[in-house]
Parts: sequence; C-alpha cells; structure tokens
Amino acid sequence: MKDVAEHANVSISTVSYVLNDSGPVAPERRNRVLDAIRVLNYSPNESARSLKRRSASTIAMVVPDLTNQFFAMVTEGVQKAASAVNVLVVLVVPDAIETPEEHYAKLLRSQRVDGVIYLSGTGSMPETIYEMARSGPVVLVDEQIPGRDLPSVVCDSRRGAREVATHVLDQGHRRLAVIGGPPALWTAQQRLAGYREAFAGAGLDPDSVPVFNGDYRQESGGEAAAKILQLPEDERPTALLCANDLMAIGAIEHLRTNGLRVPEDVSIVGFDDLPISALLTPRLTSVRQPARDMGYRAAKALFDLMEGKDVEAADQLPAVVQIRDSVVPPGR
Amino acid sequence: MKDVAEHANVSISTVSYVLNDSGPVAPERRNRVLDAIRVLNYSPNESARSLKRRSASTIAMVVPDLTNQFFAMVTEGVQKAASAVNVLVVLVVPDAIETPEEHYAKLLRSQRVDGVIYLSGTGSMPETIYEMARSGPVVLVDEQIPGRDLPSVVCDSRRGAREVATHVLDQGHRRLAVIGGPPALWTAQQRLAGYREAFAGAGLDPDSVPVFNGDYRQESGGEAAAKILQLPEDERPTALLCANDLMAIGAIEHLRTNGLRVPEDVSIVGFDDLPISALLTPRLTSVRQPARDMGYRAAKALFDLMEGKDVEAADQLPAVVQIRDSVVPPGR
DNA sequence: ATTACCGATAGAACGGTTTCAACTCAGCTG
DNA sequence: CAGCTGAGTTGAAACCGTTCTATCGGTAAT
Repeated sequence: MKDVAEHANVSISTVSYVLNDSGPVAPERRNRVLDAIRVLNYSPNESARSLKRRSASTIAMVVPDLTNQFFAMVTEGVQKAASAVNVLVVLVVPDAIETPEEHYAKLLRSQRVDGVIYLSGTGSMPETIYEMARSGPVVLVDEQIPGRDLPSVVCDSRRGAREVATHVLDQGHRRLAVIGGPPALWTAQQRLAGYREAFAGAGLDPDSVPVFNGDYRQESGGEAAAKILQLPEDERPTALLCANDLMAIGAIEHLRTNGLRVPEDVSIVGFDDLPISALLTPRLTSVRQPARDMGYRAAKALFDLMEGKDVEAADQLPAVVQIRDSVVPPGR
Repeated sequence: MKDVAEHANVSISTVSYVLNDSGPVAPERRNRVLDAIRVLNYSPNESARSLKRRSASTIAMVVPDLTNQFFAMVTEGVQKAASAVNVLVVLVVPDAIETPEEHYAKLLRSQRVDGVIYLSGTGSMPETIYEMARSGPVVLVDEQIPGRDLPSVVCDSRRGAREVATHVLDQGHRRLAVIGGPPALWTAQQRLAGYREAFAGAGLDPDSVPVFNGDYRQESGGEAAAKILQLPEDERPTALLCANDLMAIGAIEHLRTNGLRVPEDVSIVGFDDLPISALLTPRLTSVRQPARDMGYRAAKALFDLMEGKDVEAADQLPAVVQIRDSVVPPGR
C-alpha cells in the first residue's frame, strides 16, 4: 500500500479511501491511485483487513459427507449466496475430529470464520450444537433443536413423508416396514412421524409397523433389509419406506442379491430424490427436497444474522413427492 | 491475549511462547497461562496471526461441480490432508465469475489463501492458469499444461482408456464410436489417445472411428447419442466409449428412450467409476480413478510447495478398469 | 571475574483502517 | 486588500492482536 501511495504520489490514507470508497478523493488523484494499483498489481492484504475490521468475510460449512449429492447440492447453494457477496466458504468435515462442535466454536472465537452453516446428518448432541452457537452466528440446515430457537432452514419432511406413505398405502399395501434414520436426528423423527400419520390415516395401527433404524448411509440400508428378510414369510412387508435414498439403494441391492424383485416382490420409496435416483432401475419414487434453495436461504439467513438482524427461527420449504416406478400394487 | 497475560500475571510474550511452544517458559508459569486461557475461554485471533506469519493456513480448492461425485471425492481427499495439518479448505466455484483464474490469483496475492488446488473439468485457457500460478503455489489435479511444468496429480488416463477399449474390442466389437470430453482438456486428449492406441492395436484404423465431443456433463452424453442415432443403420456402432461416466449415463438414457437396449443393442463403457455407476442397470463397465487419493496427494504436494520444497512435476497414479455388465459381444 | 545460558520482558514490526488536526483555496466581508 | 470562513482534502498517528528480536537480570560454569 505504501508503494502504491508513493507511486501515485499521494498519502497512504488516500489509497485506503480509494480502495474502500470511504472518503473524499479528488477525481484526478483517484485515477492516479487506480493506475498505480494496476501497474504494481497490488491486492490489499486481507489478513490485515480482517484484523482491523474484526471480520474474516468467511463462513464455515459443516458437511458430513460430500459424496452424498444432497449435501453437495446444499453446499452449492451456500457457495452461490456467499460468492455473490464476496464471502469465502470453508469446508469442514466432522469426521476425524474428536469434538467437532467445540472445534467450530473455536473457529468462530478466533475469527477465522464469521459464521457457521451446520448440516448435521449424523446426530450429535443438541447441547453441543447449542454451545457452539454461543460462540457466534449459526444456521442449521435440515435440523432443529427442540426447545431452542436456533435459526434453521428445513423442509417439510413430515408432510413429504406422509404423502409418499399415503401413495404407497393407496396402491394397496398393508404390510409395511420402515427403514428409518438415526433416531437422534430431527429429520429422522419427522419422517417417521409423517409415515405414522399416514398409517393412522389409512386405519392402520402405527405401532404395528416395524421400524429398522439405519444411519442414512447406503450400507445401513442393506443391513436393515437383511433384518427384514429374517422376518417370517407371512410377516414380510410388501413395501419399504426408507428415510433416505441412499438407504433405499442399499436395501434394493440387498433384496436383489437375495433373489427378491423390486418392485414386484417389494415396493420401495426413498427420500431426498438424489439425481441418481431417477436413473436407477426401477426409477425410485422419492420425496424431493429443494436442496440448493435450502443452502442458498441458509446462507442468506446467516448473513442477516452476522449483520445483527434477527431472523425467523425456522424457514420451512415444501418437499414434493416424485412418483416413479418403484412402487406397484402388492402381489403382482 | 493481554487479558490472559494479566490474569496469569505474566507478560504478553510469555503467553505467546506458551501458545506456540516457541520459547522457554518455566513449568509453573506455563500452567498459570494455560489456566488463564481456559478460564477466559480464549482463542488466539487468527487474522492477527496470519498477518504476522504471512500465511493464512488456508488453501483454495477449485471445483467446477460438486454434484459430480468424482470432484466430491477429490475434495474429500484434499480436505482430509488439510485438516490433518490444521489448514482450512475454501471452496471456490469458477461458475459465475468472469475471469476465474484472475480471481484466484487475487486470492493468492491478498494472502487470503496460501495455495490453490485446481481441478479444471471445464477447459480454460492454459495461459490464464499459468498466469495464476505466478501469484502463488498451484497444484493441478487431472490436468496438465503442455510445455509448462506446473505440479500436477493425474492418473494414467491413457492407459486406462486403452485397456477398457481393448476389453471392448476383445468382446468382438468392430464398429465403435467415441463420446469424448472437451478437446481442450488434457484428460479428454489422453483418453482419446488411449482409445486410439487400442484401435491400432486391434488392427483398426483409428481415424475411421467417429468421435463426438461432449463437455463431460450428463446432458452432453445424451446429445452425442442423438447424433450417433442419426448415422445410417449399417454404420451405427455396436459399442460406445464414453470419456466419463456422466456422459455414459446420459447416452444410456437417450438410447433407452429411443428404443435401443443396453447392452444388447449397444455396449457402453464410461470413465471415472462413480459410486453410482455400479448401481445402474446394467452395472456400468468403467475405469476407476483413485479420486480421494489424488486429492490427498495433491494437497500434500501443495503443502510441500508452500514450504518451498520443490515437488515432482507430475505425480501419476494408476487407473484400473472395472469390468461389469454394460459390455457384451455384439449382435446378441 | 568473565562467560554462558536460562527465563522473562519490552517493544518493534506485520499491513491495513480510521480518526483527527491541519492545510489549501475559494468566496465573502468590512 | 487584509482577514475570516468553511468546504474539500490530506498526512500523521493510533490501533487491530499477534510474533519475534533484542535485551536484561540473575545464576551456574569456567
């Protein structure tokens, strides 16, 4: 900056005024400064800036698993909103850290990031999340902490789950099973609740439908399917409600390798509507979450929060059922 | 830090020594400082640190498209290597920026990041990439710039392509077509070269095999397939070599909707071996790139570069053919 | 007594932003 | 025409929170 000032024959503060447009500068001098910046190929040191400004223009994005396309899409939405206001997005992965939330809190306190977008997916203790939020602005995506009003962007999982379950029931299925997500996770609870509403609505006792919990990863879908195959033949469900697509895929694979046909022997629905789900055979019936939009809105909310505005506690977007080929009437 | 020093009744420099373990401190005082840090819940300001140290402990990862699982896996590898040494990874997306490389160069010059991992995937001018590399350490992934020896981590695309093409030829196919990537991209060139080597090896004139170039995205695979379907019946290929899985998927979809069966009417191979490829029907024969490992090694190389060590210009990993169900002998 | 070293500290950077006093130069007044 | 005023500019200096060099008192070794 000093070099620029000398080259343009002005004072350092004048250069600063030009850079930030924060003070009066005569047009002729402004041009001289701009020229000098170009000639010297100068970019202001951002560390110095953030030191003085007490803001890093950076946010952290917590993502459990990037290869999960749902998470990837949310991240793209966040990235889009951030780059529009010249904020960087750093990627942090809970994996391999012993106490992740504590780690993010430190990021916040040390001003490495100005805020956090928290995409859980792997149930951590609500308390630790809340503790982290005390160190700085945090917005949750697809997660809510009961009792606390941390800002969050979610989609109407419950309704989506109810509708897709209703679709299955409408096709005539009466012996069902649920492959659920981690019970600690809000989304898992919501989806299960939605399924149960549909059961009740169809005159079924919700408690009579067996639930096998996985962890949202593909393998756990297979494991759940294995347990289901151990049920006595006459209790074996004709349709499986899976709390996400990945587990649905795992379940389909397992059923296939054990000689069952999908959907003829067992109908299956998922949740998330990953891009790949429409490419499977059979094309998977699922519930679409507006992932990119959720990410975008979460980032916007975080920026508001960072500016001190207060934001509504929960921003809820609609989920829409995508009916495809993986559900057919039973006994075909 | 001043507060900590006062609370522990020592000087500021002593606190710094404790924090960085960079000077002699009597055990008793060290403990007093550690206590004070805990009591005050203090984390050192990273902006100040990087200002003084002239390093941001942050690298940029350029990713064209996160929903592409190959890119996502590379990113995971980078992230893993980075978090092991407490370096943050910021995600930058070329999209929406007018002159991306110039933008990254600015990031480098302003010390917002200490280095860049560049995952192209969408052919930009070699010159601009080279210009960017003049502003700071850059490591390319799956890309090379002829003539310049920018450090890069690649996999042996050429050999992988040759082998998978040979597999197709071994099954008896003689009328083939290639769906290639963007000709400006190194990977696209390598894969094409590999295919042609295989053709020549099987006694075919490489120039007799038609090439339709896409841009590595799924839609472009469909478009290429559409052109192929317009060929006269007797010139229509019995097997398609696709330069990546996404385009293979697009091609399969298009062929299907136009009444052709895969693999019975047209055999297909891809490249990348995305996790989803093994889930398709038919399971896609492809070439696996060690994506996570490539990312990991790229990050390692970048760290070496940042420390001033010099690294080998090209780190080449093997690609391995995954034979599955999407290739059968022609005319079945 | 000189040297060597250890533990501790003061204070100068690092590269910006921002405040503030001072300066320039019209325009106006008596 | 000297003197005053005030708008428009400017440069010096303080500050942001660290790191790190130079220094210093004191004790042990030579």
